[in-house]
Amino acid sequence: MAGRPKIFDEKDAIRKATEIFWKKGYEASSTDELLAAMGIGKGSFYLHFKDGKKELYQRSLDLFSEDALKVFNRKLSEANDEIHFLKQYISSLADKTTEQKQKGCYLGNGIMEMSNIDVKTKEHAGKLMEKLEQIFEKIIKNAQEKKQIKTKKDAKLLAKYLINIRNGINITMRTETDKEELKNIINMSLEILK
Amino acid sequence: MAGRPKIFDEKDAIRKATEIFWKKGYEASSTDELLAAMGIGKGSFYLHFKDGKKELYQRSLDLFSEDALKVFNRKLSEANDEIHFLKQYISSLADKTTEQKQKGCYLGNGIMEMSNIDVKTKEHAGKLMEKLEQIFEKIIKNAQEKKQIKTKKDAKLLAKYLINIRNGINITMRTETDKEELKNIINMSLEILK
DNA sequence: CTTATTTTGTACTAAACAGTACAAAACAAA
DNA sequence: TTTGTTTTGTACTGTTTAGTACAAAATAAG
Repeated sequence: MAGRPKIFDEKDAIRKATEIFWKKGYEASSTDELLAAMGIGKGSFYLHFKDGKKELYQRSLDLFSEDALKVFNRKLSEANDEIHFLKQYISSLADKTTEQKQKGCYLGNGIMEMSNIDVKTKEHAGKLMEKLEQIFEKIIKNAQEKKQIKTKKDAKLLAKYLINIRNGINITMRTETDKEELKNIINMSLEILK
Repeated sequence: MAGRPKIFDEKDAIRKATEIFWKKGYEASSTDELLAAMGIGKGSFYLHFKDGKKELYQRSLDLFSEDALKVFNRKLSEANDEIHFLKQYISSLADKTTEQKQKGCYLGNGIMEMSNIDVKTKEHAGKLMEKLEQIFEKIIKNAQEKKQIKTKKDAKLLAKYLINIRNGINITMRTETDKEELKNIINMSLEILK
C-alpha cells in the first residue's frame, strides 16, 4: 500500500457535487464548478472518476439514494406508528424552506432531465425511486393487516399513487408559494389513505 | 414598407424550436441546433430575437401555452359534459405514446429546469400553468352548481389538486412503462372528483 | 432607376467547455 | 536511501458555445 495519499474522501466529495447538481441540474453544472465544490483538481478527478462528469452524476444519484433511504429507514424504525409516519413524511414536504422547495427531489429531477438526454441514467434513477416506493408499499400493507387503515385498495397501487403525489409536489412546490395551500393539496391527496 | 422580405414565419419558427426545447430541455439545446430546426441563420435569428436563446425560450413558452389552451378550450366547448371531459383529459395522459411520455409537460419541464437557473422565467411558466388551473376550477365549479358532482370541496383547491396530479404524472410517466398501471394511478386520483 | 430600408448568410470572436498529458509530490516497503 | 506506486496540480488541447460584424441581397417607394 504505497503511493501519495489521497487528500479527499470520495463520498464527501460526491456529496459536495450533489449540492451543485441538485441546485442547477446536470447540464447547467460545469465540471470546473463541481471540482471547486469538491475541493479537488482535474488530476485527482479524472483519476478517480474515469468517465468524468457523467460518472460523478451517476454515483451522486446512488449515494444520494443510499443516504436518503438510510435516514428514512432510521426515522421509520424510530416511529411507533409507521403509517402515521408515512403520512407525516408526505405532509411535511410543505414545511420545507423556500430554498429546498426550489431544489425539489433529487431523483425526480434526474428522471426529468435525463429522460431524453441519457435514457440509461434516467432508468437508473427510476430504479432508485422504486426503492422508496417499495418501502411505502410495505408500510401500507402492514397498516392494512393491522387494521390501522380501512382501505382495501392494493398496497402496491397505493404506493405508486403516493409516489405520484410526491412527484407532483416536486413540481408544484416550485411555484406554489402559499405553504398552507400546499398543505391543503397534500392533505386532500392523503384522504384516500384511511 | 420596404426591405428584403422575411423568409420565415416567426410563430412557425418558434414552434420548431419548441420541439427541440421540449425534447432536450433548455440547457441541452444548442443555438445551432435550434436554428437548424427553425431553418434560419444567425443573422435572421439575432435580428428578430435580440436576447437570443433566452428570448426564444420565453416566447416558446408563451406560444406553447397559447396553442395548447386554444386546443383545450376548443375541445372543451365541443364536449357536452365538461366535467367528464376534464376527467377524460387527465385520464388520457396514460394513452400518450412512449415518446410523448418521455417529453412530458412543456410548462412543467420549464418550471423544473428554470427554478434555480432563471427564476423570472420559472415564475412566468408558473403563471401560464395557472391559466390551465383556472380553467379546471371553472369546470369544477360549474359541475358542482349543476350537481354533476357531489363533493363540496373548494373548487379552487380541487383544481390545484388536479394540477398536482398532472405534475406528478409528468414525472411518473417517464419511468412507469405499464400503461394500465399509470391509468390505475390516475383513476385512483380522480376518485375524489365525484 | 435610384434610394432607403430590411433581411439574410457567412465569417469571425472570445469565452467556456470537457477532457488529456505529464512532471512533481508524497507516501510504503525493501 | 533507493525503488515502486499512487495522487496531485497545472499546463495544455481541441471542441463547442453563444453571440457579433458586416457586406450582399431583396424589396417598396419616390
